[in-house]
Amino acid sequence: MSIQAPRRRRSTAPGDETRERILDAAEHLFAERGYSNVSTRDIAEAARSNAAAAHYHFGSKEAVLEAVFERRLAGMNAERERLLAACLAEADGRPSVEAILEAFIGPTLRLGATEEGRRFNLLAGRSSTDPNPEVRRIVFQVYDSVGRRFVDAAAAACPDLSREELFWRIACVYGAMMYIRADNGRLQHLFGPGFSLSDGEGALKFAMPFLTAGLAAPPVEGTE
Amino acid sequence: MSIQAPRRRRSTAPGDETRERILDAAEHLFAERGYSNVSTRDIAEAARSNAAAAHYHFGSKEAVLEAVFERRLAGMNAERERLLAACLAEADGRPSVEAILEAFIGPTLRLGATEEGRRFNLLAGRSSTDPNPEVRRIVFQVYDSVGRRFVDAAAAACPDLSREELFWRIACVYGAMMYIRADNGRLQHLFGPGFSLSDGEGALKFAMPFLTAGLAAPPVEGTE
DNA sequence: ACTTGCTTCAAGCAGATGCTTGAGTTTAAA
DNA sequence: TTTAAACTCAAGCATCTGCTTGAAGCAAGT
Repeated sequence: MSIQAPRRRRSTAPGDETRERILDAAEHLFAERGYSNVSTRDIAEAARSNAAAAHYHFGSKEAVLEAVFERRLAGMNAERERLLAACLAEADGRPSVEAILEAFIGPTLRLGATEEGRRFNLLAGRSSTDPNPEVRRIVFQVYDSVGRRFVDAAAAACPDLSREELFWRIACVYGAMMYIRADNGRLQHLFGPGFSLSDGEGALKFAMPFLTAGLAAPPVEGTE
Repeated sequence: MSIQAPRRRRSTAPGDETRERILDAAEHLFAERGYSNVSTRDIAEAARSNAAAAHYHFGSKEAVLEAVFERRLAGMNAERERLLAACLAEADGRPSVEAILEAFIGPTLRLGATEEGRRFNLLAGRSSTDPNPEVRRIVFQVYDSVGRRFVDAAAAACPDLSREELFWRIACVYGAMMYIRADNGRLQHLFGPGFSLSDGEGALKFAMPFLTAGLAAPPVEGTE
């Protein structure tokens, strides 16, 4: 018997502020420590609130994570889908690899320009390989639609690739993108200070061309 | 006051078998659920042993994970370092991009040929973005030496790249490799059954050329 | 036989976990 | 000013957590 979604009814319900503070605190902590290493008490404390408040507003810890994702992604995923659709329409069904990569990856890498954007990227990157079933469920759900459109657009941009080769190339693109967002600090450790995966500009300038080159390379099959 | 390293003294101590069973069970469970979502009791049960046995043999849960990594990596990392050194020596200081990628990534992707290798790859991939400080500490430590040699070899293979551009390209290589190993099932979800990141052969055939093309592409800086 | 040291185990400790409860406070509409 | 809903909170429940304890089992060395 949990409360599902009370949401606002008055113009500015007092609870909205608490709700937002809980989301902020949860996003911060989940990004920093990972879903499984954060308790609802940690969130309550960071939000200067009570452990029961999160359950009142969201129903469960899992639902808090879901709300964190939805708050940041609802708008951005819609934009990405729009950009991808535009690529396909404009280019008469054969978009350029650059254009679709820019449409899919650009918006997320540009999040790195703000502090809270970097924090969400960290959360998203780390969640992408989180084995916790609750996290997986949310990640699958929240990226499903835009993911499908990206695969379709990539297939249209690379008509010479077999389905299998497309699968592997997209895996590389996804992997690079997620690793950059997750920024675990290991590469800084190897390269020394002055290099950071959280630098959105660097990612756009240097990682995008790498991925474009890889995705646009001639197919392996049939070239030998 | 924990026992550090009792190890064998008799030719075949009875405890060695328990020790191995604990490592097997821990590897299995850590890979499947992630370090934070596995308790020492879970491990003991899966190893048909007692919760205290793991602490007796290893000292802590963290040390169990460390032992799991070391068991699989001691040999393989030495081989990778040897292969990388050979690349540099043979080619007179200017190895090919293919050769160093094969030396660094090949051995890990070929692990995908066996069931237990796939399991370890899953663990390694997932651990690479695990925010838990204990996991991070171990991952950093266990890949530090081979990671440095790979960076050096890549720098030698790509002398035209600035340090910054090399940083970003290696990030993409790392990311792709880790994502493939971590195999969270999301791409299968998008592509349908019949495609799996755990297929080591596919990875070698299709992902390697992608990464080679990206790493060997002309530099961004100074080309415009 | 018997000491010795390695190994296993059931039981337990102190603290943390997700979530619930029931009593209270605040708010805006009636 | 009353009323009812929205909201907050301290306390508590049942369970799980990593780790420890002390007693027992075991195989070799004497």
